[in-house]
Amino acid sequence: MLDIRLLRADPDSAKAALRRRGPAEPAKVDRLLELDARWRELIAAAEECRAEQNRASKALRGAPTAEQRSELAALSARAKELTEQEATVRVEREAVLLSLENLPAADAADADTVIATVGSTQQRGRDHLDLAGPRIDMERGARLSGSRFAYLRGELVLLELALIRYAFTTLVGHGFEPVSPPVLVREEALIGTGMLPDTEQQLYKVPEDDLYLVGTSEVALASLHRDEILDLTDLPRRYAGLSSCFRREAGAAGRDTRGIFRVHQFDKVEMFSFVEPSRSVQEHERILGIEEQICRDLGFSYRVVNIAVNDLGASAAKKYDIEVWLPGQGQYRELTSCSNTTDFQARRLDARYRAAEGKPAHVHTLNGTAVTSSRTIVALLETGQQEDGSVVIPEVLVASGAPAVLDAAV
RNA sequence: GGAGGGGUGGCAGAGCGGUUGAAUGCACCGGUCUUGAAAACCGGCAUGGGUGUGAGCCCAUCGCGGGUUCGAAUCCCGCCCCCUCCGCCA
Repeated sequence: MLDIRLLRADPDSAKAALRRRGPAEPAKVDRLLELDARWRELIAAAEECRAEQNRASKALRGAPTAEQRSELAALSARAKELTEQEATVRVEREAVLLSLENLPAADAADADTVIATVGSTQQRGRDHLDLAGPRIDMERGARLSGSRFAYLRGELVLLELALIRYAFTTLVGHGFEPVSPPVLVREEALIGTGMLPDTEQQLYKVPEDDLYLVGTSEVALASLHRDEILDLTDLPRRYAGLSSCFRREAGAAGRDTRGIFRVHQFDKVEMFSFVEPSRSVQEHERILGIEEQICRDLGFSYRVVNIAVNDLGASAAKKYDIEVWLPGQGQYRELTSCSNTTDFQARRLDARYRAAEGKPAHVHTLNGTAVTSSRTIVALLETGQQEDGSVVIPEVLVASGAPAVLDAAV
């Protein structure tokens, strides 16, 4: 959610920033300010009426006379009417405010821009499904749950556990507190993170209980400090969440149908930071740095992409993706992603901190992927593959309990 | 799932239809006193919104949303959450 005060004070800058997201966006600002102006008139009138009512009510002691009573009743009725009008406009105003996407950062890219490349793109080979063989069981996964569901089996499960273990060891070293959150959440949590109304079609719903399955633990982690005011000394707060993630992949039919590159359910370790506003830019770089470190630890060739403004999603002001070189596909593919959502989520969640001076202010929030049981494993298989079809596993994972080598599939 | 009890300021805890945004205590921040500290005493100490250059003024908020009433923290209804007991269960 954007800061209405900012929009009032300088609508043109906001409109210019939003225009980068799409031609229709700036008009929403005008619409909002129009509603806001009307709302302010109505709230002032309603409050004045209530003030009058309060004055009259306080002036008397005990029960009013019949005459007083009818005067008070008239005031009360008028206040109620004005409040109803005010509420109608307020609801509309809030809906528009909620529909506005975050202002892109000045240095968010106009078009996807590669800002760093590490490793080579020479490697070619088999794809992850070939290499995994029966250790990725798509057929039975589909029989159980439908397409895009897979069983991981045997050594791949140990590999996943090692990957998670390695990720937590790394992140704890960087000051992140491990969290294992609920994955079924209320609608508010999704509105709070900007997933709703933005990515509705991507979410699984459980209407019977009015809950949603999260698409990422970002949702649960962001809500950790919902409606809270943190002390300045509490910041930064960094969390590493482990959770299953659920995505409907509606509209992706036919895309990436082979293997576990794009599945409806996977596990992920996610980073999430709450920071002072002045620190979010450097925190974003820090999170990107950790993602890069993980890629290097795992022996990946990758590149870092500054994501185009029109591809940011509602809540991000700026986003980096890391694309990993997949020898089986002969191309770079998205592996991780990290976003600076500035105060956009914090405002929706009402997550604040108490600055040294002045009023509580909204924090900034950021998120980034550490590892996943889908794409990270795909990359490990394809990158570590040998001539004979066996796969060498990186030392850091072996140290966390992974097999040193996965035998060639039979 | 069934039966009870309960949600009040950072915490504890009064109030249960009329200057109650809310007693009191603790915590916290100033000040007096003290060589310093403690104690004692004095003062301050919620959040959001509207309005104003500003001091300020006004409105709202006692889990959330409705309702009754001239007036609700207090009465009624719905929802959420917590606790106790029973049942069920990984």
